[in-house]
Amino acid sequence: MVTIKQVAEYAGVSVATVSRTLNDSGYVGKESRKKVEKAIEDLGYIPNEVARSLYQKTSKMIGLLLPDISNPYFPLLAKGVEDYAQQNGYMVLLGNVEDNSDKEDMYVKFFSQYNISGILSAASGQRKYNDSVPFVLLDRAKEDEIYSISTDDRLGGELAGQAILNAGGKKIIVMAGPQSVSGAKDRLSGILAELNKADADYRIFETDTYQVDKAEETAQNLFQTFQSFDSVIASNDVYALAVMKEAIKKGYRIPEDIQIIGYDDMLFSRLMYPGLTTIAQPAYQLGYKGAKMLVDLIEKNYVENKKVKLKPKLIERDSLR
Amino acid sequence: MVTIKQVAEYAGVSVATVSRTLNDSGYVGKESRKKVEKAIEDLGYIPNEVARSLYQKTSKMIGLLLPDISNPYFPLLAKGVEDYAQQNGYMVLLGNVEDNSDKEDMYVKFFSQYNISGILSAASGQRKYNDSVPFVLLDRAKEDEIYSISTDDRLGGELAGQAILNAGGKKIIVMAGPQSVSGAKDRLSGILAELNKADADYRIFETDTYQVDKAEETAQNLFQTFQSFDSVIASNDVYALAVMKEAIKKGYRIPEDIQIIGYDDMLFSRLMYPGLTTIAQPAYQLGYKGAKMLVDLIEKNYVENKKVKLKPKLIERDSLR
DNA sequence: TTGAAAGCGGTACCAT
DNA sequence: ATGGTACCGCTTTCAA
Repeated sequence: MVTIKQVAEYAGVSVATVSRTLNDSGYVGKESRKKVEKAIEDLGYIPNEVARSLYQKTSKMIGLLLPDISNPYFPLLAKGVEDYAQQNGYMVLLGNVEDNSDKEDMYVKFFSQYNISGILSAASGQRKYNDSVPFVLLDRAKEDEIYSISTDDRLGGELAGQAILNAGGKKIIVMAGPQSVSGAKDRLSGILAELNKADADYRIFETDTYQVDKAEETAQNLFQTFQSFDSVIASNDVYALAVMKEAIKKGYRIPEDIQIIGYDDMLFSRLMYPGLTTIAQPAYQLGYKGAKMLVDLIEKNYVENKKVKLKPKLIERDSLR
Repeated sequence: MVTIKQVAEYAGVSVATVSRTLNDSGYVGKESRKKVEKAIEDLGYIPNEVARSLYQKTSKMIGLLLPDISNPYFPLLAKGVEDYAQQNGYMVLLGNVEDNSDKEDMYVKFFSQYNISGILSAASGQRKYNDSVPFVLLDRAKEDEIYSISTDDRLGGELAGQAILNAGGKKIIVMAGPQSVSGAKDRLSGILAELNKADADYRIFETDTYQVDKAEETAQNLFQTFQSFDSVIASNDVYALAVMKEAIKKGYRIPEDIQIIGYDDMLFSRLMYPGLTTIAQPAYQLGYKGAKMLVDLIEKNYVENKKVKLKPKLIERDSLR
């Protein structure tokens, strides 16, 4: 490993001069600069960020807290984050916290041990963050004074409700996601607002989790609980898929007998047959813009809004009449 | 931020003693230890890993290079890595390299700047790694003397071939993934070995990418290229899904008219209708064991095999007769 | 414009 | 058993 000292010696200047050259700070004579640049080139010098970080008490790393990478929604988020970070010279430290607040604490501690410069969290986040480090909530909004970026789930709910109504839904099952998640709550209220406005006939089916491995069981449950219905508003695409499977298995045609709308717009939603009509969440955008917001905070740039909401969008395919 | 010095003062001992207590190294008197522990407790001291890392020229961070997080296969890998890392006190630094070797180089450089202690890479990896840091190839094996952990794709291919044959495939389309990826090549040769042994009638359909957004187009292409066939061995589940969709759209019944087998076993493969019969890759295991291998390398534990291959497995569902 | 030197927060060697 | 201190690689102040 070549150090700044070696560069200095090779160039015949002091380490201070090398440092100044490196950071474009302070005065550096033309001659010196040239010599230093040559030395760096010749020696293949790469500055050690750890040393820099020790002195500066910060780093070019941001922490990303995710509830569950194996849920196909989050990698999209992560990709957005990663892209922005990478384009701006930041590294992403990953933390999979699984809605486990101990793990979350553990990671936050880890992060601080490594002088991380900011945290982006899509975790449930009951925890209180000491604002020692910039923090942006991703995908989950909260009431209090915290920076956040999320989807307008209320609008998403409205969109879903309208779509079902427009498609002539008469007897509607609405799957309500875990109400502890603010997004699920907002979405439900959006759905109900529309449904009530149209004085539609609906039933609420509570699903207390988004866990992917509960999807099949939940779908079966739904069919046991309700006997006759012609529409379902699923809590997300994975659950929609499970419901579709169960419906087809039971001999219903989609969308003729039962129509279904999902939420998220996952990769497979487009690829399945019939194609799933769904509300697309701008997951990648969310990650990208969240990262931007965080970096702006870190670099003390102006941040217009503490809370930004991105708009979901109806994607029409073939699961609605 | 509370430092070791403050702890030392509070406890009335020297920093050396605090450090020894922290690391259980060297002698520490019972009394001193107690005082130090109290000080740590009272002050809420958390050791700064950056300082430690600067001195030790290593860290508790490992780098993870992925070709594409948005491809649903990799998050599973990542989760395995993350779990093992987390259980053993390591953090993971994420790098999404998109089969772009410039990005890959950039990340490797980043990693070294942060004194990372090892690298796990699922990237295509044309690059030569200087073995300055432990390195394990994930999911992609290579000929040379490098540590790697991957699926036995040759076996996977054989399994797929056998399954199709057992299900009475007569006219078989085999989709050959990008042959630059060693896994795809092995898989193809496994498939062909079985097919040839049975003297089966097959055609090869080349797909030069795994890119998810090419799936639909590729499926349509396949149906244009071949007019009559009764079986498809898809290059992976995403592509299998796309082929199924196209088939159903064209009025074929699955598996009666056309049977399909996939590769990977993704979440949705189970949830779709009909359920996709596929070859499961132990993605999570791969990540987990890869991380274990890397950590063993880092900590200089005994590592039995430089190259380990995990066995894929046939998952029977409903897309085969 | 430049360099010497004092940190940053730890670790570990060497005395005592 | 304990403490003093040099050192890890870099930044920044201060004096020259």
